[in-house]
Amino acid sequence: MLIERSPLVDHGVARALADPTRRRILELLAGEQLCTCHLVEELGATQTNVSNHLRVLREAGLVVSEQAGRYAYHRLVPDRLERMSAGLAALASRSRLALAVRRPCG
Amino acid sequence: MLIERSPLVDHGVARALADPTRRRILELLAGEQLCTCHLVEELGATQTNVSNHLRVLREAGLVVSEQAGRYAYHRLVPDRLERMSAGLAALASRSRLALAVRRPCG
DNA sequence: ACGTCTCATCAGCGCGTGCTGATAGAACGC
DNA sequence: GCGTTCTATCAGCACGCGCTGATGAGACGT
Repeated sequence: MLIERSPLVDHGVARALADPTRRRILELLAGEQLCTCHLVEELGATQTNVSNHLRVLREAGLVVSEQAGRYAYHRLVPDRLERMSAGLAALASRSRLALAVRRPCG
Repeated sequence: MLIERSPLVDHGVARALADPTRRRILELLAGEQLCTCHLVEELGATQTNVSNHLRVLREAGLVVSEQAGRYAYHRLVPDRLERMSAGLAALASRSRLALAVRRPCG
């Protein structure tokens, strides 16, 4: 409902991180590059389900997929994660100073 | 559908950050402590809506609310944000090394 | 060429969630 | 006491989203 002006954290990334299965995928891909079938096996999820989650992660710029024969290898892109990490750190840092300020009410 | 074992990022926090309005609330609270009526005015949202979002943020441990007369002042708690920031940074750091590794398929 | 394997997309379903209006309660001013 | 203000909670609704089975496309082995 709200249009963001200069967001400290990207909406697509934040939304992608909101799902437990997608976070698990990111953790797995943080260890090594994996193809879809690996993820299906590791997660115990449906192939369709994994594929859908990968699409969300790809659209968020968190994952890049590369076709290798009939397999599709996926790798994690650190950039967006680091940007969001920095955004959250900035938010936390600011808030420490904000504890002293209280806008008067009424 | 998935039970997390030792999550790098907390589910409540990640879920709370997924909504644009809640992120805007966090940004506003990062600048100064505000009461509910301030947030209603700044966001142009309904009082009920803001109140619901604040409840989610409180349950995630991101915001603490304090009653001051008939007003309720809300402040951002940096702790969980910093923890998630660190978790994302760790994930990104790991992934840089993972780019070299590719699990064989089949 | 044919079957198999991997993977993505599609249509559909059910539940979670964001939003709302109405209600209730607590604090302040008169 | 009484009305007003600020806030949280409660039902209810509508949309989004995660999950599924089925289908289709591309690559490999025989």
